[in-house]
Amino acid sequence: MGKIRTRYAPSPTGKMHVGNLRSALYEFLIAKHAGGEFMLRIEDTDQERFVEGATEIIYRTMEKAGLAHDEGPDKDGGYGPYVQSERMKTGIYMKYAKELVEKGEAYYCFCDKGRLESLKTEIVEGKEIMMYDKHCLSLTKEQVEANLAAGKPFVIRQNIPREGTTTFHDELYGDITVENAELDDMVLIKSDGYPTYNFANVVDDHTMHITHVVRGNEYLSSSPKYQRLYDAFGWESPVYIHLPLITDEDHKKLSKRSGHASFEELLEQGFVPEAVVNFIALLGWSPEENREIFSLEELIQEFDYRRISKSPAVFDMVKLKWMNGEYLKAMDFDRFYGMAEPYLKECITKGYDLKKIAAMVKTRIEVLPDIAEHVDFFEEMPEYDVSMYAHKKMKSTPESSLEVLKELLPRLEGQEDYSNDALYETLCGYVKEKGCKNGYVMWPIRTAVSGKQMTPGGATELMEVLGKEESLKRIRQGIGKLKG
RNA sequence: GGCUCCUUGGUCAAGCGGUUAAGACAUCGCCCUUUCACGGCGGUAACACGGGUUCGAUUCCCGUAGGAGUCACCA
Repeated sequence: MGKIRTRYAPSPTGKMHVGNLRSALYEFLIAKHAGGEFMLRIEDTDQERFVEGATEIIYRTMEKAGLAHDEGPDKDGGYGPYVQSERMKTGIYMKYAKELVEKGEAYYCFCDKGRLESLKTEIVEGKEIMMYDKHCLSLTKEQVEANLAAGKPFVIRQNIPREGTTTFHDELYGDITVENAELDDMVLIKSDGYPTYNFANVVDDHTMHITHVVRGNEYLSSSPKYQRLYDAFGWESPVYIHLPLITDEDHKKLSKRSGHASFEELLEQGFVPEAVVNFIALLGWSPEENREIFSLEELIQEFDYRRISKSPAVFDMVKLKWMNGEYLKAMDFDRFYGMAEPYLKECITKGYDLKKIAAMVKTRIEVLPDIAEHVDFFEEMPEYDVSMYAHKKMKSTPESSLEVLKELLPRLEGQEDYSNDALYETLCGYVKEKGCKNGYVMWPIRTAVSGKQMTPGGATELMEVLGKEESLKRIRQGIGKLKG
């Protein structure tokens, strides 16, 4: 067997949600794992749904996710064009459709909307289904010619026999057989001359030498029709790999319509692209070894498509956040700072050392927006109640805190070096004299300078960042509060 | 409703005839700690149901139930 070639074939209709991205990822991994080629093809045969700028979103998303294609509209590999609307100009789809008409595997249909409408039957609560009745199949060659000559609008339909069955093979799901009577004579060429997705897809996959067709599970039920197309042409069918769906918490398919998070939105929300890619790789696939953190390179190495599961997976934001936190913790500081800086600047305008704050916060957050709630006290002392000085474990009470702060104040006033180490030494010296626990003095100080239950660092770390003046000011305030 | 697919804890999942049924997230408890977090340790929690096949079924087969997908001149 030659090189494996896979393709990601999105239609430019909007943002790419994680389900779309995962398809692209698996297609990429399957190809790369085997040293094959991964291609990008734009399926823009639906002029009505086309969204301006959507193609750019696709490029950006792929790029940010690290899924570099070997061939695509912007990277010719000899099988172009890679955009279906451009391919159509070459007449390729019409040519192949006519070939099927010649063979009796397809036929012209001149039925208008009204007649088609009358074929619909309501099956259950507003749901309608339509099965074409092969009305135009009985047209004679002369009638067809006459209609064509008269410029009557037409479509070309696939001709599927009413008898027998059709079987195709999926690598994951095995052989799937359906009754031909269940299969509708689907439209191959639309009245505007464009091919339908169904037809363009088959023609392109074949002419572009795609060996493995990897796509979402929602295509499973239409695959028999595609199989018939391959057979009708006498083409060897590709290896099919249908991917299990990714669903929301209600176990419903992710969709753009329902506003499910797109990849780019996730990045805007402060997720690390590698983390999202890692996470979705594990939605529907598991590695042989018991491990969860994988770089894209490692995924390529480990990805065996035979280990893709068959049942749908719920997209769990909570676990994504956890994984994102792992990436943040492991990230080198400069990159982290680059990502964190905008968030820090948003809540801190005073001239504190943002890098120090970033370092403190780095291991404590799961997503970047978490930063805000950790650092808001730097800008301004929050309101707090003196009861916060009480801490059972630290054996701290408002009264003991007042004493500690009062006794410590002169020493801190007399100290010039406000580095973490120097401050720590001062406080520990005091602890020794008192013969108490560390927390007994750290707790009141920390409370006084932050006014918060939760802070990204300990008492001395906070003071280092705040500086002498601000630290003392806050401690004096604390004393005042405790006295009052 | 027809057709197709799926069914291990709340979620992601390992398992591929014999296991004390892994692991991760979440959750709960304990420890550590300059609070919280991090980290460490531990707990709760699952094979949808009914028939077969077999010496033996989570694993194979058939039903039932449940869920999902699909049934367009959308992809």
